[in-house]
Amino acid sequence: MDNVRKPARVTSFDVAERAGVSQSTVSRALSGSSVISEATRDKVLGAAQELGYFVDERAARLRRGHTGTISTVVICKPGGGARDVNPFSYALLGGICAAAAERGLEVLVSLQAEEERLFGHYVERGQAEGMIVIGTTANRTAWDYFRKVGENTQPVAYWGSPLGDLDWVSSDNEAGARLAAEHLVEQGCKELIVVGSHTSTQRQFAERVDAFIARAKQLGVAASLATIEPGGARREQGRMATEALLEGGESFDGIFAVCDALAFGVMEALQTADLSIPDDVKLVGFDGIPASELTTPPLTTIEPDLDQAGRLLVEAIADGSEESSTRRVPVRLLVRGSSERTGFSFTVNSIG
Amino acid sequence: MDNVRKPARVTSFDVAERAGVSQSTVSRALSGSSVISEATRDKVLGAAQELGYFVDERAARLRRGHTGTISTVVICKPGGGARDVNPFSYALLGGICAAAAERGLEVLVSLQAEEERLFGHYVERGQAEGMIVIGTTANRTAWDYFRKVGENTQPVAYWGSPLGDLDWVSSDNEAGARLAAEHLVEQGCKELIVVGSHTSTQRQFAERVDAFIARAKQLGVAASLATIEPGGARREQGRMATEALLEGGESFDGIFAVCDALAFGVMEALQTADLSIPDDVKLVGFDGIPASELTTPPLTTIEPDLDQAGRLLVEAIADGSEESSTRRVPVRLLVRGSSERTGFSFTVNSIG
DNA sequence: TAGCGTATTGCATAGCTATGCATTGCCCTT
DNA sequence: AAGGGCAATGCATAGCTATGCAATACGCTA
Repeated sequence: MDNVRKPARVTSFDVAERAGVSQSTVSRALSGSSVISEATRDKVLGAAQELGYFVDERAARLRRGHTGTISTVVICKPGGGARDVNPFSYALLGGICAAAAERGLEVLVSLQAEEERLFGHYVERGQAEGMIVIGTTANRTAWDYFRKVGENTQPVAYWGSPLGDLDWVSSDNEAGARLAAEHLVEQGCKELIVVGSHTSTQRQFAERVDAFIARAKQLGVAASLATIEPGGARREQGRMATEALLEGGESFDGIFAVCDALAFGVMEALQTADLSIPDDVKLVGFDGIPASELTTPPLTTIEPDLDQAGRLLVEAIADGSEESSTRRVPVRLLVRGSSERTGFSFTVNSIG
Repeated sequence: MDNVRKPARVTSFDVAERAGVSQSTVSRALSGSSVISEATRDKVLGAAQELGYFVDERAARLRRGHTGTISTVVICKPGGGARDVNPFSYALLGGICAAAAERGLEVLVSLQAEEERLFGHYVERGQAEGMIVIGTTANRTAWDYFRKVGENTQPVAYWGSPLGDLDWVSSDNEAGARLAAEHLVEQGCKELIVVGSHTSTQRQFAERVDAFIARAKQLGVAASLATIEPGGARREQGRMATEALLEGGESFDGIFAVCDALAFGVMEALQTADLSIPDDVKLVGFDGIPASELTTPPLTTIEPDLDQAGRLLVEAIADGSEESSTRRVPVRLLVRGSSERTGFSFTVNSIG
């Protein structure tokens, strides 16, 4: 009556009738309970098969009291839509989906920008066990919102380093930055630049900057920061920072860009200025997004293990670890043409 | 008793008690029913607020008989995991999420490869209204499976052109291929090559190939097909097809690659052979993935409107159009450095 | 004042499953 | 043969909401 197109769902009662048992027996047989005899189980399975029966997850979850679902929110830039999502976020999303599938969990995905009313109360509404929040850290409104959600005892796991004392997972920024420094020094660089920022809203970048400069100093090479304009980390900003650097007349022979998107802009600016990569300047990025392989020359970069990242994030929700857990995903150095010109590429893993 | 950490959910009965009304009044007030008086509605809203009440979607959906959710399955290559997903699929996923959000629908995402047991029965289990299937068409097993699902009266919408008479949405392949042909001819090309394939499992490619060759012929320019090796459309395959072309001694001055990933391989092979793009050979891709902007030179490509694509796919499920609907997403030509060297880039829209 | 229409609200139930507890039937022991 | 123990199954209910229908209250007309 509500809706004509519903073809009258087959229920466990129908299966029970057909198999000549009670509904509770059907439920137990199908869920693999060990108290059911083989003969009965076969009967039930047969009847279910014949009737095309499937458990109604809505009812099962209502009864069980849990959802078997994780909600993943990708925070977008306030203005931009789906088109504006960093490829890294998508890659990470892939890792999350894979990890969830491994554990038999479903993943609910939503892209969210500025609309406060869109920020879902998935957990409160019984749609998910918890939320994983990834995406740009530049959208302050969104992060503040989810921080509040997380503090209200909702299970929330973040990618990156938000403000506050919440569960979060990130790349091993320090190990990665050290690998970058070591590699550039090994390649003979004497004057290093790190393109990035050092603000509280982009703590991941700050970690990379600090570790890079420290390690370079340790190795006896000077390194200084070229700060990008605030608000996201896109190619545009890498380009502008590098142009400023060139105009400033600073001298350098190696650059570490704290993310690949920035590195693309650095590359653009250097090439526009007729500087050769890697002959005049060697360049290393961070994130290992697929596109990094496509530039000319291909970009040397630090690649986090995204499968592991997905697993840690899912774990943080599924296992509901009480102590605020902060975990680092191992990274590796992918050496490509932007930092050496032998045409021979290789990999260096971080420890752990 | 089942689980300790559940903090005793606030129900609509609690709100009712607090507001001094019945549970049904709470339900109606919260769902915006017009029969409720303003005064009562305010009372209820206030009580709900104070108690931190949220509707339990599991129960609501069980009662309503629908889910408000669309399941999106991204088909992966049998071997590869999340890391192997074409960036285009992710971009499309973004469009789907945006379109679903517009209509107040949730999106359940799963990456699926070979494991038959993983192919979810989301619809049968009452988890979703229908399924959107995207991803590689090279995974025959998966496509066959979902085709069967779709034929069994399940609402399934596909991206691309699967076998059988099912609902599907794709780029306007013919318009895009024509734009490519026209552009290359305008740029002065006299001998054209299209890198792609013409098999039944990659019907989208076949459409592009045919339309490109036909339009070129119409414009008085010869065009022939360089077939890639079967099984997916990755960079590798574009490279190999181009190498074969070069070894064969064929002469050409313009190439249309039926997808960007292939174009990247074409570019690689051409550059390895010391051919200049666009001076010696002009190159156009298809799909408009973000990475296409990063090559050197940047890749001219045909970009489908992904927001529109998402909307059409979601529409196919949400509106449950009875007639098997096949729809084309408009495309536009993004002119970049790989097809002309003025350093000036522009856009041409397809009609409609 | 009685009667009636309308605006609000409450009552009762369906939607489907999982599971605690009671029950049944059977075999084995003494 | 009687009693006890165990394996297998059934009964009854909770989980929370949305909604058809009944009931109430109120205002207005005659």
